[in-house]
Amino acid sequence: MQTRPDPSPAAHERVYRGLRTRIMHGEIPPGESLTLRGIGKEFGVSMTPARESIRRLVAEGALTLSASGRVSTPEITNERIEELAALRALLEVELASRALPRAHIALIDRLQTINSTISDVVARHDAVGYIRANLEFHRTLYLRAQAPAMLAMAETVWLQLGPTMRKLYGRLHRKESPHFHRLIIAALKAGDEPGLRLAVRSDVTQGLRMLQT
Amino acid sequence: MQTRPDPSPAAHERVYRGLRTRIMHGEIPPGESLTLRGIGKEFGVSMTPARESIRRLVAEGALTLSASGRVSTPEITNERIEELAALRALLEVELASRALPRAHIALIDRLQTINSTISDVVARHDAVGYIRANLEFHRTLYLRAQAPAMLAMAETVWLQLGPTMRKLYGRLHRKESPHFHRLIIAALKAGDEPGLRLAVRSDVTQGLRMLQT
DNA sequence: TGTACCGGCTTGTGATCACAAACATATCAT
DNA sequence: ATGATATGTTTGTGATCACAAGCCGGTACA
Repeated sequence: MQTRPDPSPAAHERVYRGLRTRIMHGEIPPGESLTLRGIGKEFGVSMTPARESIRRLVAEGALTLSASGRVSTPEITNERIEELAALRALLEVELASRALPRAHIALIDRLQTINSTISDVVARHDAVGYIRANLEFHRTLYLRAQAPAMLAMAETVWLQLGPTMRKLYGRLHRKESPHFHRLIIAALKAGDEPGLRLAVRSDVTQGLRMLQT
Repeated sequence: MQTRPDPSPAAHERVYRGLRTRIMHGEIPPGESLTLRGIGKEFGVSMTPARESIRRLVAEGALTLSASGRVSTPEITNERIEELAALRALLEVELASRALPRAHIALIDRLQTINSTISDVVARHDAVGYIRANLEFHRTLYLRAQAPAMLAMAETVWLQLGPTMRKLYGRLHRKESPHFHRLIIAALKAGDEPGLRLAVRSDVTQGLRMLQT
């Protein structure tokens, strides 16, 4: 038995996962407001698990809580984008650097497969699919770093950027996307750490820079 | 009216803040287990707010949740300490670097005041007071960076290190503590960015390194 | 003496309810 | 017609309860 920790995940866990992936993949636009009863009805549970999952997501920065307790996806300012992009750069460069000595050929193959998936999805103009595949590319690489706390932190940043991601890849038409990914793979193959750091930093920074109005 | 967002903070907020500062200051040893009803009774509330604050703290990594839902302060492994120390180094070096151009003389004065407080507290062998003053030193500096998301992330790391901090400063007898703090202040005065980065990195890494068994 | 089983107790989970605050809409005075 | 006010509805908060799963005794059996 591989991974079967719990045959019936708790209700609040189901709600949490559902909302989290929806937010991270940019399926909810910024500024959208949610209600506990609405979430509960949607997932077929009462208010209690809905509230707990909301609390968790607020704690992770995926949702904001107004003074009166209303929850909504965050409207992101330019300063916040700059900060989050800087955080992505800091964390992901370090993660990639730690993954480098452990990057075997199987990993590189997997990354290339994901990369071709990205090309397909881009040709289909599927924004959500693009975001999902792009995150999978990064996560697959960083998993090799064997640094769970650091990876969790990077995922938190992705989560906070989720609602804006949608807007970003909506206005990105051209298919130049896997360019930096190819640089990353090349650096991995060559064992070139400075090149890898630069490629990751560029890939992370590039997209987010064009969001600043 | 300056800062008066809410005259009566919500119950779950009170419980959350109470537990959070207790954990961050190292007042709870690692491996301690908590119960919802116990927390509720201690803060004079029912299980509901206790559960919400627990969820939030678990989401931030301050508490761990066993498979059966039991909550406890995390037992920290050596790998985890290394990771968290690396995260502190990454984040806090960046924060200090961003604070540098905005560091006026008033800030430096304040840092020096906190530093003398640290000396007092160390002389008194007050572990919790030491941790609190030390964090205040860092937070005061990083507030100047004007990077709230980054600061929040750094505080999350402090939170995760909280229960082990206690153990660390328990076995640190000598009063050599504000040494790196003096280097930080000197670098701030001189406007020496590389020196500042090195000093912060050293200060952050030094203590945590001696925790690895 | 060691080990498995069985009962009672503790603990987390989720639903429901009462309540207060906030929001939206209609109403009225100017 | 415009603005403030009042009212009905929506929404989050917190307490309570029933329930199931886990934990920790003791006891009996090998």
